[in-house]
Amino acid sequence: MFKVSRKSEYALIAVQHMARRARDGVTSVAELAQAENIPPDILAKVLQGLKRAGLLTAAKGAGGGYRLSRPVQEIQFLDVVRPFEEQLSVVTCQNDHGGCDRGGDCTLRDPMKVLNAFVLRQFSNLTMDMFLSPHKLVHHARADVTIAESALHRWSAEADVAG
Amino acid sequence: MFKVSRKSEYALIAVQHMARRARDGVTSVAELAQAENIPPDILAKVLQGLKRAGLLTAAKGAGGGYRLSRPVQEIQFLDVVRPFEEQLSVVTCQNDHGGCDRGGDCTLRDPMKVLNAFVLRQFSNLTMDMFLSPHKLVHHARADVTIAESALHRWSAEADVAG
DNA sequence: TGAACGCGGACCAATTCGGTCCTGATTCAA
DNA sequence: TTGAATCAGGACCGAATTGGTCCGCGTTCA
Ligand code: SF4
Ligand code: SF4
Repeated sequence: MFKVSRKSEYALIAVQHMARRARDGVTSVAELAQAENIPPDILAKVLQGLKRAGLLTAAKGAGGGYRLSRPVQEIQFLDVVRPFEEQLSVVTCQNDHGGCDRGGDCTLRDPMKVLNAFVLRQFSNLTMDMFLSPHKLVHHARADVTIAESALHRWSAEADVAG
Repeated sequence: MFKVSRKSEYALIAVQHMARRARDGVTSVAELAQAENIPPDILAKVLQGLKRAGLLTAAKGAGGGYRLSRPVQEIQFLDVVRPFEEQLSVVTCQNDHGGCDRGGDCTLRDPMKVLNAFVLRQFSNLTMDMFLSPHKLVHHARADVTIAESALHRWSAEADVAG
């Protein structure tokens, strides 16, 4: 249930690559495809997707290519992946375009909503620089909060508000 | 990328249902299917799957049905879902049957491994009783550790060990 | 003895996914 | 000015997955 699509992987690799060869930045599809061993055609679409998402800027013509539009520390994991994942929710009813054919009396709806919110929140703190430098250490190693506890906490908070 | 399969949802609903009507426990497929508005045929398979996973016990014959084989607090979310999700990893190379056609020089492999381990660890603390009682509150609301920090911490720890 | 029930294989239609191909637009450089 | 390099993106394909149905079998209890 957690698996990212292949396109997402390509996207992550691409961002990784372009961040490393940060030199003065511009990288063509062909160049990247060969360097990272990715089918050029599909990589092209992936990069187009990233551009549409605002993560890359494109330069056409000879000598052109793509360039990261902002520093890698400011790019979230979810930003990179989102264009290639039809939905990021745990459950279809939690989606924007979000209908569920089943009747409205689903006992799973509420807990899943809480779970979904928590998961997304966790992931939203993942930035792409972590995929580059293992030594970029965070020393704030705090207590080992699990989804279980946090989810429960939030849920009960909501339940209190609701009555 | 997080979406659970429909079968998993049915499984979760089923466990929920059987835990609520804990009375003396036994519930037939037809009964459950009607009560929760689930196609009986497919629900049958779902329950079979849960039985194979050891979560349910079955009683054949007239008056038979399924019964939870252990208290709901001891059933993990992942236990319920696992039989219906072909892989629980973020990435295919991280799987048991786990080949990736791409060459062995994937720059995404290591960070994904860390991420995957963390996600699974988080989810392994989710038990099914949380899907029932919002008031089963945990007061240990500790610091707001994110995947980001913990993942980085573990990764760098591994990096230290590795050299 | 027969109805209620679990067991499980065969099958199906729709969707998704990874990937290829091909046809433009641009733009720079020779 | 020409043409190669490069992005842009639609059309298409085969394979796999998914959600679901159907049907026949074995078991067990009333
Ligand atoms: S309403 Fe229930 S069955 Fe439908 S998508 Fe939401 S959780 Fe799943
Ligand atoms: S090796 Fe790389 S491309 Fe292959 S599954 Fe693992 S992370 Fe993805």
